[in-house]
Amino acid sequence: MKTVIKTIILNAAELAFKKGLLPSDFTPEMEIEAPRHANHGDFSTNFAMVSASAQKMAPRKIAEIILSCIEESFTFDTENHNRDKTANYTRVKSENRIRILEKIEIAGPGFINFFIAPIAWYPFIQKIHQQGETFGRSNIGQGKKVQVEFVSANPTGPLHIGHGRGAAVGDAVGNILAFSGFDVQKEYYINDSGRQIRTLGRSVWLRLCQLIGRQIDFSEDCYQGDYIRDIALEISQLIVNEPPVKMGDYLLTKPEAEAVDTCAKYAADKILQGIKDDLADFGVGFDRWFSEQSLYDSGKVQDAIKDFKERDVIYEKDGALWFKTESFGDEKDRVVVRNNGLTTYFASDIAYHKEKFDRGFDRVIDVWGADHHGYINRINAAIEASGRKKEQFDVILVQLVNLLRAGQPVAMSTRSGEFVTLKEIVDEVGKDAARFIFLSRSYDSGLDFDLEVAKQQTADNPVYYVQYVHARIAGILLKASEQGIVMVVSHNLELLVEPEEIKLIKILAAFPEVVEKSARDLHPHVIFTYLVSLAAAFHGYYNHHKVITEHQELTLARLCLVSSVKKVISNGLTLLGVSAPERM
RNA sequence: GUGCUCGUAGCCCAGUGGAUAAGGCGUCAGCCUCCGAAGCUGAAGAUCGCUGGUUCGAUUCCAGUCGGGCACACCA
Repeated sequence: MKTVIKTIILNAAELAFKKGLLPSDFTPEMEIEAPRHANHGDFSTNFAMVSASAQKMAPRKIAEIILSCIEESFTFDTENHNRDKTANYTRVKSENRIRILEKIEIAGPGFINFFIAPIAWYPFIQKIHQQGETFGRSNIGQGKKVQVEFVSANPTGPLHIGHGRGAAVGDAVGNILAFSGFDVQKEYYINDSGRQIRTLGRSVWLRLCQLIGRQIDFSEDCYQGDYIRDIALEISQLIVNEPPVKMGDYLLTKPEAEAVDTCAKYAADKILQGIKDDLADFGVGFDRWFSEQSLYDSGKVQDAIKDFKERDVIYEKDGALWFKTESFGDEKDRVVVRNNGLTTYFASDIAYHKEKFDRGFDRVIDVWGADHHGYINRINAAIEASGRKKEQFDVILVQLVNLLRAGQPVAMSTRSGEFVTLKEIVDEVGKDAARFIFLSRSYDSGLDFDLEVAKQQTADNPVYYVQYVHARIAGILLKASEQGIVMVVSHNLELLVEPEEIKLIKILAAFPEVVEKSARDLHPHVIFTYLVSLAAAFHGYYNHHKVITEHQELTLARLCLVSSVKKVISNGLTLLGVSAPERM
């Protein structure tokens, strides 16, 4: 509908110029928006204000000219406006045509306000029924390959609540982009190399030694969580070799380094499997699990370093290799190979991001915890240095979750073992409620997640407010069918004249624009805010009007309306990874 | 100290150049002989941290300032 309005304005401006009413055919960057207040119309444009300087005229004067040109020349119809064409009105004067504009007026400093006739909104209901679960889909992505990498937690412990927020955000962003015409791949980067894995191996090994009665101090820099003990116990009980022998005893015969290595590998695999299971329970699936170690095994880290040397962005100083990140906007240069010959984590990250683009992605999105923000410039530098554009890379910084229990902060540390796992949260409050809480507000803000509140107030959680709409409508449709009413797309939608009905349809019609905004901004919470407003509009309608009435045609029209609400609620919730239940 | 980020009603938070700043929680007053009250209607509650600047217009952009969070390794 916005594009229709825009076309109307541009055509009016063109006509005004041709008639000599406007001195310039300059077309400014205008905004077309739905005003906050209903008495400012359905859409409003600042066209007159933003073109005032170019036209050297007062905004209100320009607005009057535009207004007269619109009213003088055009009659608009809606017959063909259910396609994405911009020219979806005809320039005819036939009296039979439906006027979509009820009123246009000039207000305030020069706003042109458009009031859309109710009849112009009805086709959206038909459109929703025709398109079903594809309503809201667009092609702004034009099939471009985009990778969304998220969670990517080290396999050194179970996922906690912070990972949950990242998982919910990454998954939803992927869904929204896919719905908007991008070719999306979701990926998890496994940090299965480096010191943390060695620490993991040592932690398990020490626990294992304790199990068999050795007096060993459990080092403070090891992982303290109980899950380490569980894994150690598991390993000790494994039966290996011929003749059969317990793994615990077997490892004791080996050099410590080898034993630690075996523990590390077993524990990492075990924990990673747990992570996969927890994410699956959370409704999050990945297209690919990418191993950091594989970058070393395949030589890609060395290749990347070699490539950068050839590009002359790496130099040697103090026995280490430095990448000139400062010349790409970072505050100082960074080490990629230490003077002891070991590569840094940054080196594999350079190789990894190079690898991403080499795989053919036009665009790469990383979802990180906000505590990694200092890393952005570095990766940007790596991407630019390898010949890609900065614009092809986005980082979504997800602010931290403050976990509380009845208002008191809960210590969260993988190392100390003091944390509440994602699994525990999902088990307690449910997948839908957890995802809702994570997506209900912008990831730019920190989030307080109070376990007691989430548990106790389950029924008050606004996700149920939205899901309830879906279930309520399902109930209505069920009752209608029990009464033998067959749902068809009504030909008498103009029976929907109540203000609450028109308001509902307007909100439904805006869904595609909302999805598009969400995709452009990479902000899933926009969808949620929308769903809440749609739910509120529906609940208000429901409490004022009966859907199933004695008047059969009216009943059909209303069934048509509410079932389209149901479809849009479902589409929106699906994008957020939240289920749309028929019953609750 | 430097950098990033966030300061919007008692609490949580949306809006990010436009006309009367949107919700929720909590408080108060109402609504079920009627398609699910996990709902609805109404009331009270905000000089959008502060000070300047840019603009026809600033909660929104810029500078400064105060306050919260985070990051500042040849760690990952």
